[in-house]
Amino acid sequence: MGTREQIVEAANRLFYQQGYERTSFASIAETVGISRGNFYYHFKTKDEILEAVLEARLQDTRAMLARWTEGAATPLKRVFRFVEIVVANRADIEHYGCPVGTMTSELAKLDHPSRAQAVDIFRVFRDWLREQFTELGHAANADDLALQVLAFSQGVATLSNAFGERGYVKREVERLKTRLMSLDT
Amino acid sequence: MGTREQIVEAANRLFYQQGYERTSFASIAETVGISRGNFYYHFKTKDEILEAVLEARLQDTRAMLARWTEGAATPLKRVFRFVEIVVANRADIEHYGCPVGTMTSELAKLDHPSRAQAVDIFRVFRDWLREQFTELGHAANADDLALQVLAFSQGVATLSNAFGERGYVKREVERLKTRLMSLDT
DNA sequence: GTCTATAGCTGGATAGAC
DNA sequence: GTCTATCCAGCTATAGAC
Repeated sequence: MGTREQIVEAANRLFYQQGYERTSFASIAETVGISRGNFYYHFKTKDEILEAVLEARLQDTRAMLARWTEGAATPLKRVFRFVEIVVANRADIEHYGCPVGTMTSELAKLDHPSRAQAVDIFRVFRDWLREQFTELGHAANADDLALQVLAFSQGVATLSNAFGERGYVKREVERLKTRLMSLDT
Repeated sequence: MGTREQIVEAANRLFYQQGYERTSFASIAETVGISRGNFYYHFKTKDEILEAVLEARLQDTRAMLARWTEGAATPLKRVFRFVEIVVANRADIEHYGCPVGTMTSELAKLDHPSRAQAVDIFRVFRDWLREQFTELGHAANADDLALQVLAFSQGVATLSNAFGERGYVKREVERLKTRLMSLDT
């Protein structure tokens, strides 16, 4: 893997675990195992790394959703697949929250130029969920349902991160799935 | 108002609007209108200011909930009062997110010693909501319901902050209130 | 492409005069 | 209680050798 990709990967993880503001060039360089000087050959400013990280996350998200679209047979199963992210990643979420939600929140407070790019990741999920609900026969309020599922995952992620209680995420996910099943006609 | 109180008030606002990590002593001192040197007469470290801010928020929260307990006639109306916070504060939330959620998330990433204190604010809301649902006759799952309402407000706050769409918060709040009304026997 | 060295700035924190 | 002056560490960013 090229140095540039290694930098993006390390920055991606550190931004998630420590936050963008907190993460320094030095710590990224140290993680990758290169000097700070070399760093600037690949990225001129910290904002450039952020852009690359957000771009990578966007691509990863699109790829993941494409796999889910192909892999799950019914739209309801696809929505379930989304909802179960918080279960699969619950260990990380307990420590660092949702990568998408915490990043958009931080960039909003910093009034950062890349804020819109971070929100785009939310938008990709929202569009994909809307499609699933449309296929499910709820075209009229598909976007509303998409936002509800997104809000659910954000709420659960925030509280799981705050309280760190065993079983909480799974319990809430099961309840939402039960509610969602009543949408299947 | 004493200088110390002014510092806490300014820090409280800046921590909310910019985040803890981003906010510098200089900016707090400038907001209050004192020198950096004077600052250290009142607080020895940045962590001490954070503790004072969190303590103030905790007191404010308790006081607000006590007013609501007295002011609203029924437990359902009290829960509504809570849910409507996101409507009343929607302008701030669009800009900076929920003060409680974003603070706990940031302190979690920073692995900050005061993280538990920030979570206590969530806990005060949770306990108060649980009491309301208990009074409402749902003692068996009062804590679950409290967490659901909390998660709702966090999810809506995060998405409102991300998308900034007019009408979104009000619409979601109305929907939750409708759902909650079915709990009233 | 990668390194060392270093500039220039801002952060938190201290000392001491008033 | 409030100020000015100052220290030192850490940060982003640059220059130039290899």
